[in-house]
Amino acid sequence: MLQGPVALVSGHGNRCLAASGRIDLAMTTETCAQGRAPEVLALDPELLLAWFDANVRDLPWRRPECTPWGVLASEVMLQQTPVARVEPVWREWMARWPRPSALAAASQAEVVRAWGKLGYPRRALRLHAAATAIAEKHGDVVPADVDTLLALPGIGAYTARAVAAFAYGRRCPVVDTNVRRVVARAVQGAGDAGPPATNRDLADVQALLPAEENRAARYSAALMELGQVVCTARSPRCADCPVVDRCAWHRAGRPAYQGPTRPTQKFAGTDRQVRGLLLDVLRGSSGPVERPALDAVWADAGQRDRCLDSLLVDGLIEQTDDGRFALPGEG
DNA sequence: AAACCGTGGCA
DNA sequence: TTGCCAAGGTT
Repeated sequence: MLQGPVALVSGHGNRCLAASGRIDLAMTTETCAQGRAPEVLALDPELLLAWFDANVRDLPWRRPECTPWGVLASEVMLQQTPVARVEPVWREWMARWPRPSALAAASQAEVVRAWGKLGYPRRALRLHAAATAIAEKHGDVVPADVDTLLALPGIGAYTARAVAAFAYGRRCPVVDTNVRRVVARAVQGAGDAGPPATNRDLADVQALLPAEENRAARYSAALMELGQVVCTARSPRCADCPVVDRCAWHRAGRPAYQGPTRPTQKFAGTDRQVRGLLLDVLRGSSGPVERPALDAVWADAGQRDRCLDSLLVDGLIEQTDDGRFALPGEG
């Protein structure tokens, strides 16, 4: 087991303690906030934390030198986007904009272009807006309080708690799709999680958290990590699972998921694809482009115009006085 | 609540 | 090849 300041969320090290203003007390004996129902024990903190210590991936936003701003940026980039695609972009962003105020000083065009092809580019504008709010209203310091984080653009129930827990070592339920799946299986014995229900999901995970604050934060990271690398959606690697013997789903013979199936989102032919193609033209251009350059990316003029308009409404593109199109702020 | 919002890898 | 999936948020 790790000891002392190292025994924090995925090795955040001294920053967590310093930033959260806490004294590094010795690890307390194992305690659980709620009762000791057998289902709760399935995700026993002792087992999960030992597994996490031995298997944690060395991701850059988990390193001791990573700031809360780095954690926040990583969490926004990771929304619906795989780690492998985020990592190089995150490194560029941190080198270029090491503090919220640095990002705030950049133009929206720079930010959208630097976002590259991570997808859902509105996240880039929201992160830029969040950085501006942090710089102007919070002294360039990422808030540690969940409710304050929730008030920032692009920061929802998951991201706010992820930042509080992973950047500041706070004890709060961090519920993403991985955690929902792990709890559904290990605790509830279902093959997968049902439709999201934020308040209930938060309460379910809250009940699992160890009492001690930094231990709870590390537990949250462990729960997510387990879902990402072992208790995966398609082919769970139960042989590598630290709680396989306690898992309700495994003990029940891994029954198939019974609940409602989530309708799969289309992409080909949708406005999302067309918007992506249009924006890609502007990302690849150093300045405003003529209308014909955009017309070339999609044959259906009606859909094209609708998408162009929605991009304007979203503030992802702007129209210059002479009728050309550009990323916001570079017209 | 449900639909919408990008992109690419993988089985 | 096609469908599923990936650290969600907003409306």
